[in-house]
Amino acid sequence: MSVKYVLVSDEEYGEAVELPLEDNGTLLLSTLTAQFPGASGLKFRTENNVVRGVRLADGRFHVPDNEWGKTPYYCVFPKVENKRKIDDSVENPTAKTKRLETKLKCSDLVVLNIPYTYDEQKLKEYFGQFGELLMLQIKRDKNGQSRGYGFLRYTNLESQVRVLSQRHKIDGRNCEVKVPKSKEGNGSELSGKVFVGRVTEDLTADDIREYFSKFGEVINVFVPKNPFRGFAFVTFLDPEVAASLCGEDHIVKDVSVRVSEAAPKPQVPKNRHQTPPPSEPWERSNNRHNDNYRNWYHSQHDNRGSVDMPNLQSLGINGQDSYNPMLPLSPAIVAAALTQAAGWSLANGRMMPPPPPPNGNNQWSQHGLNSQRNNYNNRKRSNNDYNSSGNR
DNA sequence: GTTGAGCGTT
Repeated sequence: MSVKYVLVSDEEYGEAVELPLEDNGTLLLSTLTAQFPGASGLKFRTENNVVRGVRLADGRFHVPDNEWGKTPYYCVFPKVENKRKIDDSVENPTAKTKRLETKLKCSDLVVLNIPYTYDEQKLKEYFGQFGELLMLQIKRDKNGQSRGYGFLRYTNLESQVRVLSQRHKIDGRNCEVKVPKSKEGNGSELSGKVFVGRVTEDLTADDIREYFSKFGEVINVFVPKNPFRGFAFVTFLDPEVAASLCGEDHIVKDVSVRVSEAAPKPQVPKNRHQTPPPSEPWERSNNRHNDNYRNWYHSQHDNRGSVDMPNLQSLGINGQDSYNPMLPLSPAIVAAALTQAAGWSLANGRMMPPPPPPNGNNQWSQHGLNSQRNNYNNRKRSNNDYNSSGNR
């Protein structure tokens, strides 16, 4: 099977770049953003001279019948000010009172794997694409040689979230951008993720994404399937959008769903198979605590031991698959969701989804993970490294 | 003089 390509440019009539399609005919969002940092969507002009958007679901662009047109597609870059586009009063009379007063602040971010040939200027050219930089520095040794990593900070959180939500290939190198370890738990980060309860089985991730995109850019929708669990997670680019929706009821395709805060997962000490959940780009940045939930959970599940809860906080996860402690969720739902998170495992140095259920089907509707196969730098060293004594 | 996992005043 030969690789197929689609022509994409950054703007209409811009110079097009060939982007490889996946085997199933979809285009990965990560493939797009690798070439066009910050891009969030794709458009094209139909024969009727109408601009049409390409369906984006779970990190992939889908076109009908996998027939990509020959006319170039071009990128959509989110508007910065599309926080909450529709009038609150239309759908959510209560929303007005819940505007966030707190201005969320950025934190410094580490950039790893910077090419040694890059100086601050060149790096600024790249990271400046995502927003206004407050500072950027490359760490150097005495001789001024780049150490290959550095720090940066944006002026606004959107830029930060955007940068954290995608992969960065700089000069052919995969540069990791993360919240520094030294900064973890400082609370400057906030999740853009909301918990969507009362989801019914006929609601697809697409439906949910389509609906919630009205409020702001949606960077991920997560709907556990098989078995159906009655909830979803929606991650917005803008945490304020997420926050503004919390506590509201929304009608998605005639289904009344409940949006609430996606509280972080609690920590759990005992877990035999404790392995990090996927480091989805959009999951990487945040870290909050929620003792309420932990207490609640334990009150529900003490002495059962049937569900291992992963230590997500130590994993740098911002509350993926988490719950609002105030919600009357059934323990079964909770348990199921926890199982989901705990199910991730490390295989061959790569995060793998939970082992398939007896019926052998893939459980999850989200496959962003599978697109991240380019961890070519993680060959394990030979075991004589174990008693290494810092010789250098 | 080199290099490629990492986490910030040299």
